[in-house]
Amino acid sequence: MQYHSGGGTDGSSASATTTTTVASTTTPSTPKTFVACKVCGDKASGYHYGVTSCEGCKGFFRRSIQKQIEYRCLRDGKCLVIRLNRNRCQYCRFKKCLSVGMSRDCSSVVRLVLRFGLANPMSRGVRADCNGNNERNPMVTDLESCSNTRSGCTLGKVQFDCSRATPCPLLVACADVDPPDGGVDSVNGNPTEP
Amino acid sequence: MQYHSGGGTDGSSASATTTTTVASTTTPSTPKTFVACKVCGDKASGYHYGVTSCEGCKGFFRRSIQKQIEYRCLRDGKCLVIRLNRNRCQYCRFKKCLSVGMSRDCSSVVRLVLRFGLANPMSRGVRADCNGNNERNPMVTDLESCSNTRSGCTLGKVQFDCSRATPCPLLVACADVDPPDGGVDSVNGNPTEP
DNA sequence: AAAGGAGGTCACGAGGTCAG
DNA sequence: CTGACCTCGTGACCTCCTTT
Ligand SMILES: [Zn+2]
Ligand SMILES: [Zn+2]
Ligand SMILES: [Zn+2]
Ligand SMILES: [Zn+2]
Repeated sequence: MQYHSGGGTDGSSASATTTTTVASTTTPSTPKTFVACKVCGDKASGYHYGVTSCEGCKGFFRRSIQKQIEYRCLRDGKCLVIRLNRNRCQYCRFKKCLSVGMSRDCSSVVRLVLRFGLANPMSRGVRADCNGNNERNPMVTDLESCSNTRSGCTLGKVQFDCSRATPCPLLVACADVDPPDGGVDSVNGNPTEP
Repeated sequence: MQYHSGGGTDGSSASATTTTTVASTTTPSTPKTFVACKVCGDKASGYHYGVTSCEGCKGFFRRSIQKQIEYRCLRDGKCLVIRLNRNRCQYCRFKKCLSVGMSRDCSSVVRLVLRFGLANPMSRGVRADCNGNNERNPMVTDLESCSNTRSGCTLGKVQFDCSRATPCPLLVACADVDPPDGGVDSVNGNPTEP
């Protein structure tokens, strides 16, 4: 997804003539080409860190994992994260990023596989993210070659270090994820705790 | 949290490579690049809290919303707020701040204006969202008539060259758009008194 | 070649500072 | 309290790289 635009259409407001299509059906929300960021609801710019997100949340998450800053909420840790106030609380924004499935080196497929195991339909379904929402996934084909052991995780050619000494950030991220629909948390004997 | 201001008002190259009409950005006999604060008329230093304003009004507004001070007018509540006497009545100054649209979360109003166009009510309606009411993201629709890129900004048919230009000529242009006086608050009767 | 995501860039503005 | 000045997080855009 790219939204460069570049100026093409001009007719400010009420663009004159053809196309337009207006809001079409009555649907009060999401007109058409609008894809919402899973973190704040702003317009998403693509698939970043495993989640459909906007440029802002993408950049914020990148910065957060680069320099390992420790955020802290000045309130109750339950701040609402929406476009208009997403910058109010970094702690809650980052928490939201993790909760929707953002992670550094893993695609959502990896996350799902690690969480549910290869055998779980949830993983194969690949069409769903941690919240059970449909989502396109580019790494479907690699699924078959994925393995997850206690010492490390491998997905295709990518290998992740999940040694106990340094828990894979991926697992940490998954730890906070709200139990997906079924609440299935079986996981395939995967070390989720320290 | 945001910071900086660097040379905010640097003016400099205001080259406006316009396409179609609107040759130079008007201002045939303007001192230079003086942009007035919408609250007091002093020289604005940027877009603060959703409004083109000066450092003084910016700081004043910040302080006002931080510690929720209750101001009170010693007169009739209709003091004129201009640079020379803006410190005479805090009540009326704050009231003016609100009336011109200052709000804590409106920093992105510019983007919306750029997206929807100055004439589109959507751009003005944004202020309603700042109170958390209309959380639904307004940045939908296909009114992509405006774009703002680093190399150039487009507003309707006018194109500005804002590459490395500080500040972006388009932002400066936006400054004079909103009717400086009454009417502004029409949208949602939003700005009330303190 | 085309697509698209990770990471870098840097103007911009929120919030802090502290003489005045 | 005020406001000129400062710091540095933010996000739209860019480049580079990997995958189709
Ligand atoms: Zn977002
Ligand atoms: Zn919070
Ligand atoms: Zn002012
Ligand atoms: Zn007064």
